[in-house]
Amino acid sequence: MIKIDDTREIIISVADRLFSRFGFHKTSMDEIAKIARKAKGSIYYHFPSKEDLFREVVLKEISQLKNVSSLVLQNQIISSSDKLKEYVLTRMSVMELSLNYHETLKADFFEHYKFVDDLRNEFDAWDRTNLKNIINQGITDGEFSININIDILADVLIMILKGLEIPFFVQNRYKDYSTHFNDMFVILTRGLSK
Amino acid sequence: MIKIDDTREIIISVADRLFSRFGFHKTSMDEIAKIARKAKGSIYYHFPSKEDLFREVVLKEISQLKNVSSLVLQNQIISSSDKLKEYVLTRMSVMELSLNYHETLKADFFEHYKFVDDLRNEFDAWDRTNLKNIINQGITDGEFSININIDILADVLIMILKGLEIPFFVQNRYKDYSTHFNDMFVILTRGLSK
Amino acid sequence: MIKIDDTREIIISVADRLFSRFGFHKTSMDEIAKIARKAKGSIYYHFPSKEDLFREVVLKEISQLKNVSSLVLQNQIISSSDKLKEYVLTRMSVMELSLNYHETLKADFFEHYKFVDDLRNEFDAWDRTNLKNIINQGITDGEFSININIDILADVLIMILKGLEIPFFVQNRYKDYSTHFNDMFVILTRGLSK
Amino acid sequence: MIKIDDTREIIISVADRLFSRFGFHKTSMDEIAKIARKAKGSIYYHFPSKEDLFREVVLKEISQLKNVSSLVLQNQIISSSDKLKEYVLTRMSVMELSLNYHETLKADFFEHYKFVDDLRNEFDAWDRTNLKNIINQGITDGEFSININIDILADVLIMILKGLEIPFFVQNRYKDYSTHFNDMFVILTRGLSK
DNA sequence: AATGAATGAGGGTTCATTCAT
DNA sequence: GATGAATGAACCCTCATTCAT
Repeated sequence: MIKIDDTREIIISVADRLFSRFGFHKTSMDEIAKIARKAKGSIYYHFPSKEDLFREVVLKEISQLKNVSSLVLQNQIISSSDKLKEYVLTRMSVMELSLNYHETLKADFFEHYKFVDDLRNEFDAWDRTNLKNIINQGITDGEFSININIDILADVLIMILKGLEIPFFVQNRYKDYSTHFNDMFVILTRGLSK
Repeated sequence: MIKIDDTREIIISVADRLFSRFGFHKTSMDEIAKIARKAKGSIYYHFPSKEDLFREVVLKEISQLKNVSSLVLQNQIISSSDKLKEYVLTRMSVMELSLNYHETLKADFFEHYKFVDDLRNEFDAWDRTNLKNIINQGITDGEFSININIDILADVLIMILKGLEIPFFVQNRYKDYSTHFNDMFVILTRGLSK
Repeated sequence: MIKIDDTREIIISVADRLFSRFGFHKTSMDEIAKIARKAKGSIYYHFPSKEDLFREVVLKEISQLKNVSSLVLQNQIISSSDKLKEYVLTRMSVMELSLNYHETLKADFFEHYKFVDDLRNEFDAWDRTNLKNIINQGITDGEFSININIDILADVLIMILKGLEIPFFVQNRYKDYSTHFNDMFVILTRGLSK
Repeated sequence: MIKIDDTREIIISVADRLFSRFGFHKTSMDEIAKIARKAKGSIYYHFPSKEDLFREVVLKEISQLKNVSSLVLQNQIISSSDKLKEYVLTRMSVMELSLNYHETLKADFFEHYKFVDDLRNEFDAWDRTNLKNIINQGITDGEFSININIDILADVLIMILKGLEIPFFVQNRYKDYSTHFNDMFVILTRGLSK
């Protein structure tokens, strides 16, 4: 019975599908309207512009990304070493499904659409905080040695993870590469644990 | 005196500059023609389409990328360990200047322009062969231990390097990240040398 | 306590402000509704169309224009010569504040919105009658000579006054031109008084 | 045989007709294209924007306005008094045919299209110079007295003439008013000649 | 070998008006 | 009386490509 925001949801849903499939530029408002069986004007009633519609779609995905990742972070039982691995794996596998987040990874976006940049920077900061927290907790608990500068390790880890997002998700090599993922993790953290 | 292909070269040169500056999509044939002081029709006389013109431009850059990298590979004197590092550093620093290669890294290209995919795959294979050769030479020379599976290390190394191309070049973080680059190299190859 | 027509008045008031500030075309029903904190549908409940709403607003201003001018006309004491001058000056200065009347002066209105034409013609007739009355009264009182055809002078005077409305009010040159205004008056009525 | 600028001329001609008939806003590029039997893109090949096309059309008319008026100015035989009258009459009657110049008179233009303002200001300056020249020549020749401040008279004259442009041309009252025009001229210049 | 005029499909956006509730 | 979601026609503009000369 409750039909509030019905149209709005339909539009977001259709836009979600199309943006993730064809990308921001190749998806026209015309097509979204047509597939949603709504008038083009109706889209503009709910969303001020194409960019705003896209932002809405991405916001949803980032929100979900955070929610799932948070579950891992709250786990009090597992060791820091396992938590680090678990966090990264979860992060990557959930991200695989965030089709429109991939779109924001597309580089030519960064040049012209500040709002996307903002969204990503905010998420990146959140991500970085989590990783550093896990590592620092590991040190506090005496689980990680400090033969290696922890800050540097964190920075390198983040740099690599962010780098892998493109080949993994945008270039659809997640499956090809995921076999190497564990190995990489071993190599990177070798010497980390005492 | 010889002016054969003069027009052709002028067009490529202008296109090179514009594509690398504004990207493929934001560069219009109109603008190329105007700056090259040629008629738009002339471009189409020499190049069947905008894509073909772009391909030509990128081919040139990849060719140069290979040439410079080859110099390092041919060095017979330095150790495999140094050669590995040298190769990677050279590859990355030359690539920093390959502005149109960056353009091919932009994700939405891969979805729609097969030729770009082909170009990159061919270069990737060449790259992978070089890295594996260096590592294998290190083993043959008894310089590298085999505590770790060499194939896996090579794959992981390549995976990471390819991943870093986007943040380094497309997102212009080369300078930010290059400070971490040596650290990463140390972490990755820890335990590699005997 | 009495709140009848509350909504109606609010809408007119907001429309008045917006039309006079941004003009008829640049003011959208959306904006009127938003600022009036009413639903767009409510505006259409009270006014059949945007035009009708505008007409209502203008009617109000013309009514005021007449009221103020009437005060001068009723003055029985001053000479016809002074009354003529006073009437014209009052008319112009009150009109300066009739922001939406200015809007009707904008020419492209006349081509398409008959109601505006009607409003203006009705006001013009009223205006003309007043001017002729003053002049004729001056003749009757023996204050004005008849070296010049009175009807012609009245017509010319009206023609000029109407002509000045655009530069004065719509083009905002009231202040620039008002210095010349007295001079013009002297020149026009030279030879009028005995 | 010579077909250079054929299309361009056709477009200008059609635009001229439509702009002068329906006004700038009510004339769409679509309609111009359709009537000119050209693709919409073709219009944009020749003119960067709708505004530019309109400017071209108006420039033509102002140019013609100047040309015709110049003939009067060059007349060395008639008296300054006659020349003044002749100049004003010519100016007004030619202007009657400048349908798109009328369009620029429409007030809401001034708010947003600077180029129109520029065109008009330039023409106004030219016009003012001519009028002052004629009057000054009359003084030099001893034809005009100086019982009245000449500068003031010129300014008032210009103010009135510019004011009449709207009622005359935009509101199509040229014919209604032109009967009064001579009378106005007499009244204004009364006392001017010795 | 070169030109440049012409094309036409497509893109994002605006807005007065309608109507079921 | 009042609402606000929905409409759809219209608008200006872009650009890769074609083709007669």
